[in-house]
Amino acid sequence: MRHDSRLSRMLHVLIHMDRHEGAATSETIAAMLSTNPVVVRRTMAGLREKGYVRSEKGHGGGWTLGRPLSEMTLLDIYEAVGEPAVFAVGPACDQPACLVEQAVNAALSEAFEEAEKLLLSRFGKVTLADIARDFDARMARYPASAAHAEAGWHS
Amino acid sequence: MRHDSRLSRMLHVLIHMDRHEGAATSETIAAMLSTNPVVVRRTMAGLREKGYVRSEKGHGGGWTLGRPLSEMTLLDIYEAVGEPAVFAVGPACDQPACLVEQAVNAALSEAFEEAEKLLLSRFGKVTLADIARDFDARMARYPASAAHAEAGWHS
DNA sequence: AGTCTTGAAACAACATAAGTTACATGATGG
DNA sequence: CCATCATGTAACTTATGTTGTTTCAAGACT
Repeated sequence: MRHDSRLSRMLHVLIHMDRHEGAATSETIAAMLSTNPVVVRRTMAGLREKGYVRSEKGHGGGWTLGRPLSEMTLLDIYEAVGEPAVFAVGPACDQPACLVEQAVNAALSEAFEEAEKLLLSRFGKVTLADIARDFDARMARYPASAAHAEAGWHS
Repeated sequence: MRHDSRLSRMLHVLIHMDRHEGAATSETIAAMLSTNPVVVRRTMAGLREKGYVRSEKGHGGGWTLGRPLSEMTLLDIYEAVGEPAVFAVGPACDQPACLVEQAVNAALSEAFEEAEKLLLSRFGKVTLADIARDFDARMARYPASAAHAEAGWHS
């Protein structure tokens, strides 16, 4: 089953935007993600609805942050990209009336819900500012990459 | 992203097999899962390799348990069906050299690995006998379903 | 021999994320 | 006010992986 990478991509973009002067166009962002501007708009639309980013049309337009990184958690962004299903494996529903199936699904659901609760609780505690700090630490450790990353945008 | 229901289905089947006299054919099992006999063979093949079930050809052939339910955990079956990816969302790999992407993926991986560890640790502690016991309790609570379920196989 | 059953390959159906094309809408700047 | 730039959105295509189906070979029992 293929991974949904929207959460990861949006986090990536938001941190770059924080280090970037002025608005970033969908095209610029798309190049950074090795993808298409329309995919960027589609995914960013969810973030805009929640106020995490703003978009402007026309000359000098593009995307800007709607609030500081310290006020966005992984959970916020996870929800903004549409709260995709966390798990790739799940209960079957072949014979809903079967008590065996019900017992099986109860056991699985219990375990899955517990793991999801832990995951989302962790997501809620990590801000994008935390990740940006980790980025700074990495940049300090690998000065060779610094110039590249310092520009904010790839290439 | 579509759910992988193989784990749930196999648990369902194994418990029914435990309550069933003699071998169960792929066709019978398929009817129980509202699916196709070939799908059953395909999925059960993984369990056979690990010794959780045995298969016999010819008249009176079919599938039988290879060991008691008390000696199979959810983790065992999860591994036997091919250890599918647990999570439907995952890190992107659009710019592997980008330190921002690396920091993002590190934060995500940490959270995911912790949740996966919890999930699999839970799976390892639940035996199929535990689920069968829960089934018994459910049957006692819903006597109307008892006759249906008592037969072991649906319909 | 004939029938039942698994084993396995090959292919079709289906769902979803991702990518693409095309065009409408709005904002800026000359 | 018009050309240009950028987002907004719909529709379509592609890619990938689970599930379903067809088909036939091979083994086992009567």
